[in-house]
Amino acid sequence: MLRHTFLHIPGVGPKTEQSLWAAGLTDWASFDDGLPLKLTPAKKNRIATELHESQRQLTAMNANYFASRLPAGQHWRLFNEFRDQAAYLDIETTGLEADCTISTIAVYDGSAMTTYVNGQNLDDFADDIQRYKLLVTYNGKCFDVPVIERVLGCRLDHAHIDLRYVLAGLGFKGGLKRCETQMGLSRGDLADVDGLFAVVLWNVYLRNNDERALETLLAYNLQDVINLEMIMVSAYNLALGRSPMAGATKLPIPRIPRNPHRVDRPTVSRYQGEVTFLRSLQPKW
DNA sequence: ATGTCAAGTTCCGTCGCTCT
DNA sequence: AGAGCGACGGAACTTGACAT
Repeated sequence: MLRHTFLHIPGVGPKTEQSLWAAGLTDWASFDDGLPLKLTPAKKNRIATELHESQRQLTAMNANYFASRLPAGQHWRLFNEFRDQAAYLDIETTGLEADCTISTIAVYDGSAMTTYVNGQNLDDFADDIQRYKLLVTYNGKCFDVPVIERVLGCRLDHAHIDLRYVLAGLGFKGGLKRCETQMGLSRGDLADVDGLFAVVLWNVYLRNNDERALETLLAYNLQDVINLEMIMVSAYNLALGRSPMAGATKLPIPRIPRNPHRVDRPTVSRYQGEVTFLRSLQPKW
């Protein structure tokens, strides 16, 4: 979809892009300043120059060039071109307070899955994530990335598709879990585990050295990133279908890989009451 | 060459959302 | 609590078409 995009060009907004598409100018290669467009020669010239630069940046696989020029709700357009270098990312923390710390991080790249645990291998994350050019998260621009940068003291200046804004643009709102339900994704054994439960599981692990709690937490954290790939592909196909490029090839829905971590249901049942109690104490901002 | 107008873009401030 | 963004409305600015 990136090669059909003109929105990243300064001076080109949604209206101009729509009118370019309507004139049959649907990709960079078909742009020809001899076309009968309602644009001045100066503007045609500027667009041609910008497209030449865009082609150069795409050849160099510079995802950030496009991410920084597109609004967050349109970052899905990068996905097909940079999918091979994408990491689906999610963190769990000790809460939402300004001084909270990270308990675990899960990363999935479409084949490899990695988890990072505070007190074990958390410090490996900062180096490992540099292997990727594109991050895919849900609300990661506001939460995951700022928290990682504060806690680990590193910079994550990757191109970043934050599905929160992409999904909102497609009409899916109300948080990740609700979006998953709306898109027909089921969580199975993890249906009643959420972010607050993850906080409790981490505390149980620390308090009792309970490996089942940690295992359940990792299962939850990893399932989030596994689902992110499915949601990303579905969102890409939906957004493409609503664009004038609706006839373009849709991406196949990826198969869901097996989660190597297992939910311990007795642990979930045991702490459900504690989570319900904590939820009742949660301030309504 | 100059003035006017419309359309499109950009910028600013405010508010609500979402994450654990 | 705090971050980044979209939505929204309003204002300023740019650009191009057209008339004088």
